[in-house]
Amino acid sequence: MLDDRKLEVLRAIVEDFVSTNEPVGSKALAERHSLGVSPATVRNDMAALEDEGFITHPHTSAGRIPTDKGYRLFVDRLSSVKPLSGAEKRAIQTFLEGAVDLDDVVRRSVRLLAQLTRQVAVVQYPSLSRSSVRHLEIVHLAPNRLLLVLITDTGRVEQRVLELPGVLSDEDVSHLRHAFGSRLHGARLIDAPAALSDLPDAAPMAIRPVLTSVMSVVLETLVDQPEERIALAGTANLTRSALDFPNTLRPVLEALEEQVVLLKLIGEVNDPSTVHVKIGEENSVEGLRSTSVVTVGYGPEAGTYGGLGVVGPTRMDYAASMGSVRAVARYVGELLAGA
Amino acid sequence: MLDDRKLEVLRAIVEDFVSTNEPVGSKALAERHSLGVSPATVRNDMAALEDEGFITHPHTSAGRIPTDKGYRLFVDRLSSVKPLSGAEKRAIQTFLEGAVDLDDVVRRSVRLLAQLTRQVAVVQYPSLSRSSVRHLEIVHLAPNRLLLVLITDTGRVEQRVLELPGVLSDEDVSHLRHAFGSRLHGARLIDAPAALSDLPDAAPMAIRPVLTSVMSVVLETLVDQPEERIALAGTANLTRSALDFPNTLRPVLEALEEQVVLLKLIGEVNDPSTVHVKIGEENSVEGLRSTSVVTVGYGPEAGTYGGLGVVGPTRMDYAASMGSVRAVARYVGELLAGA
DNA sequence: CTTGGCACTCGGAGATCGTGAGTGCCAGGC
DNA sequence: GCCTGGCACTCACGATCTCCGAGTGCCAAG
Repeated sequence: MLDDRKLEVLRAIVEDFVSTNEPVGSKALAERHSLGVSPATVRNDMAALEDEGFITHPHTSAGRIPTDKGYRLFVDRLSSVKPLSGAEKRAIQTFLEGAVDLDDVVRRSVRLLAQLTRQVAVVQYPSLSRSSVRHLEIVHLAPNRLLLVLITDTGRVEQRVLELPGVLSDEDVSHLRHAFGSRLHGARLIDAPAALSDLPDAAPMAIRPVLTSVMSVVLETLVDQPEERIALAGTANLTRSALDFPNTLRPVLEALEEQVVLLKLIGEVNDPSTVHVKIGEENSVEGLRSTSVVTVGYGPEAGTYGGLGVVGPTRMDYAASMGSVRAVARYVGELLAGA
Repeated sequence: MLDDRKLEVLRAIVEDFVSTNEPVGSKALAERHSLGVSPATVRNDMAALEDEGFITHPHTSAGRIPTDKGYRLFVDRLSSVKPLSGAEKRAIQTFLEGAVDLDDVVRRSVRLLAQLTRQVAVVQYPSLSRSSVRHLEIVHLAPNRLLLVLITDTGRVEQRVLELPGVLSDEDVSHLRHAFGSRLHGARLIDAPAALSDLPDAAPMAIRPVLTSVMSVVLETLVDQPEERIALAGTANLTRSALDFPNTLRPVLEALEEQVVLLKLIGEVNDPSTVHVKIGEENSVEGLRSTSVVTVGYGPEAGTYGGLGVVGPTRMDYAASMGSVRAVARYVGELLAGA
């Protein structure tokens, strides 16, 4: 059904269309690529590819353009992730190594990724629940007020102010501090409920009520509803492909402003260790049906920290985008794991 | 030179053009607005206004559109800030009062402002240097490592990890904590250098070196180079006025991605208590020469906390935008001052 | 299965043209 | 002196038309 040459023709169509943004015809294709066959033969192959739904016509007397299904086949079987050039690798390194803290790492990464791919870049902050506790500080702001400061292994710092139902003494607080600290230090936040389960029983009777209430607040805010953060850059790149988004720029921008949507994009990955591609209609997000999304997880063990990726027109250079996304994810993962 | 009726004609032109986005002609104008004169007279006035540079022709047989100078006159003399409707005020209140912390306040404000004005909204986080210290906590992470946590009166929380040149004991740290705490509590950050000036002399000889080094780091990161933060929302609204930004959407998006640029926009205000408008070419930022920017300061005393505003096409409803910007600034100011 | 030939299709670029909104100017009227 | 109606003029815009050529599908021969 689809012999090697037909696949080769599909590849050529995708590559040409990606670089020129114009429907590609049989003649031009036979010339530009050394397929060793005549335009007529190419036409026959094209007709077959069209029957199978991999390419389509904008109109009768125009060349062919790939469909989402065509891009899918291209990505799955016809292209391999393009490794970065030495210059690009060096650029990543010099650009990222200047970062002073987590915020800086994330901001630099997202800008870098946007520049490398010339697309919209998205980087998720290291997810709280999958991080582990480097330090947990409890500060007694006022008799009935506590400040919790959590520092994770990735350098993320979160704080919450708690209003207590009752009043605590300084000794109570230092007891709390020790009780939480000893149990959570080094633990992953996702394991926090288990690590803290024996806490109420081990504590002095007097502070048990307030302790359980503190515990529930801590678990709720840090584990059940952890605040996910996202950085975005390169939205201006959407206008570069103005031709790709004739009237659809609006919904794309709208979708990109929704944190929830972005998290969904990055989170919807089965195996976070490999680069993932969602093409056009494959996207579950309404507004992004005209785009493709390339994502990957990052962290010491395949996406343990979070995810990152790019959003661009379906007509994108998948090989290069996948390469950049993978490379940046690796560097960021190493950087944060080593921090 | 410019009698009342000419001004009235200019107002009518601006209002019509803003609402229709089409060049407005003498006949339509004389009909729609009860000027009490004939189209011919209006034409004469238009010619005069054009001579003065307030309006212009796209081409010979088209109506007139305001120039930047025309909008300027309109804003300065012909329009007054439009107070919000009761419904809008209620919307602001209910939308903002649900906020749980500063981050939430800022995020909600910026989205609210974008929705109200249907434009791009920008909100600066309360500036550190102009805030005062509610609490300063020093945590002894490791013998040679300190964590500083600063909570300001606006609820902003900043933290820094300091690597010390030498080793400190717990007593040293608690001495530090007290020394900084007593001097800075309630002080504005901008006054911190003065408040801390006697510190080295008052401290025990032994820890003076490390103390001065801590001090210099604190002052540098919190006062000299305070981290300003900005929230942005509603970029999708730029596409609504696609006609206004034919090919210029690109530079606008690019400009909006630069924190520095946004800070400049918001900071460039002489008197932060009144609503400020920059129209088209008046903008110092290259990429925003095709837009207008409406800004105002917020805080208990006229912009002591920071600024906020909107960015949109020069063809915008200035009265309404100014009203929304002012209203949101007031609510946010009150909210943060009361927190 | 490939290839050259060939008739056919049809979008897009130009060219043409009529229309009408809008203008500037002028002479007469309040 | 200013307003007004009249009038000739301009010119962008949309509709219509034509032409061109890239590209196609099909077929018969290699």
